[in-house]
Amino acid sequence: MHTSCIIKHFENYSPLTERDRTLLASLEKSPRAYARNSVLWEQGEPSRHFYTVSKGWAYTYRNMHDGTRQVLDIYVPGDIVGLREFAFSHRITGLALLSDAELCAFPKTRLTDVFSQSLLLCNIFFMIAARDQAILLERLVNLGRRSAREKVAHFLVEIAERLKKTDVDTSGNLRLPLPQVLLADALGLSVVHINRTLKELKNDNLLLPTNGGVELLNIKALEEVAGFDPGYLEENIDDMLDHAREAQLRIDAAFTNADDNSEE
Amino acid sequence: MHTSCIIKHFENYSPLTERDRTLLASLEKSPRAYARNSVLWEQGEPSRHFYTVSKGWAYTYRNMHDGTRQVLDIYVPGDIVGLREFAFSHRITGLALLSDAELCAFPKTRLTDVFSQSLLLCNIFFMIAARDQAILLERLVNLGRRSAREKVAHFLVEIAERLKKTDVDTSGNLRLPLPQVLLADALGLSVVHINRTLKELKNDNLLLPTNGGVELLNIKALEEVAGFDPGYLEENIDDMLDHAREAQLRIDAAFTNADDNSEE
DNA sequence: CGCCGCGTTGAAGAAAATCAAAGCACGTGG
DNA sequence: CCACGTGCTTTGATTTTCTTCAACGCGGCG
Repeated sequence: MHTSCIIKHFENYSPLTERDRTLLASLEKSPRAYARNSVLWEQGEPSRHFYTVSKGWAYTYRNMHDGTRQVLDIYVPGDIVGLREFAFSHRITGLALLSDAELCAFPKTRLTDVFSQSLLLCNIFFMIAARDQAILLERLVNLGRRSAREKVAHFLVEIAERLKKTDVDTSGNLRLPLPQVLLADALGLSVVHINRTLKELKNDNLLLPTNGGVELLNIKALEEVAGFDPGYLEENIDDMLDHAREAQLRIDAAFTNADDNSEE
Repeated sequence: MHTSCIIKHFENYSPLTERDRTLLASLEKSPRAYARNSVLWEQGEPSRHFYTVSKGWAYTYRNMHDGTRQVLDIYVPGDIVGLREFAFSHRITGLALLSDAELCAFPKTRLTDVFSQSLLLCNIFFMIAARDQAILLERLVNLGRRSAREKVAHFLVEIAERLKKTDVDTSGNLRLPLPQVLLADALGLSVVHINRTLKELKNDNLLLPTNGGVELLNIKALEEVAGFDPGYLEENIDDMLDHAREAQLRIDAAFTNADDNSEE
């Protein structure tokens, strides 16, 4: 069976049964290609689907009344987009692409089906939601209490760290397709200031601004600059998942017993 | 049956069956009182429990290496604290109290049990997690792209809005127990600047800084100042919950059928 | 009384925004 | 192959916003 991107992502958390894998794969059935800079939706539109990212980079944003915007989150392959709109009938942020990309849509109600069929997947989804929150939290700390230099370093390092968990090779230099406007809008700074900050970091041989992106030259040193503590990306969940698997077994057993009895 | 705080909170989302109510009530069994300024935990400590807030105000924070801190979230009665640590073995933020308060601890694994026993509650928990994310998101926008004046107004108005959904009467003036240091650390500003901004808003008759708190005089006008759009607090979830209830019925039916058959 | 936590005020300085103008890479069409 | 436009980046000069430092006020409480 083809190991889809989302399955790989989930198997970071826990080994899956064949049933779980099939169930998950059903969320990544009809990948569709989109071009760089496509806008998949704008804030305010009805939100009936989640998306899984199988190729490329995306970001969510919020347009402000005064014409500025705030970029809220970056998505790389394996990520799930739109989970936070589970409770909302309309998009609370827009979604656009940083590169050519491939995404799969699936209806929100599908998620409830998955919950009802696999307690383990249900728990993993909850963990992903928790992790998403941890990332937002860290971004909040970043915006609230760090200097421009630290902000930039931290933001870049976090993304590099997240890429490590996917298929990407981060041993050499790592090129991130993040234009300077995006950094500005993500970090709440002006483009001009981002530019100057990048120049500074470039002079220190930490990175290299390329056209339409940034190349990281020394991730270790950048982590130093950022005061980066990867704790918020390192889930530790074995206890929880053991518990979930046991509960799943009990459920299955209950069903099987009932069935067995009924077939006697 | 005594209607606990968390049940009231959940019934904002959906009517509950008696079974669901019992299940939920089990999460609010042993309320314990804590004094103002108590620290319930520090970042880095092991995290084995969630807490439900039944009385009083709490907040999470992160201490920075340079001695500053970032306040991340405010909790009022009915809220659940620690959901975002579902995926983490250790606390990623500290928790402290703004007022005398009453909270109930329950082990994280208890949540998985609830998931396994009620699909509806599972969905509602997921919605609460989504809503928590939406709140963090809005706070991010606040820190990234708004002036000090807007930040303060938006922060205060959001909390007022959230209080409306609990038992609190927000028709008259509303006193929030938020000292100026807390506002500063929540909004990424200095205490001095918070002070000046509050003075400004006071001159405009929008609020009144009292000792250790802020009294809101004109919420409508404050919303104006903040450019407040309550969309991110207004879940619309009936479709989703209908779907969950139907799925729950199917599961129950399957069990009952199996049982019936086995008893024939 | 005297101390402590919190709020208030003024003056000076730093960080980042804004304004305005070029520069540079890349693709497109003549 | 070159001219041209467009999107992104770069730079300098100026202004704004917010911070820092330092001091003082003020109510509560042992």
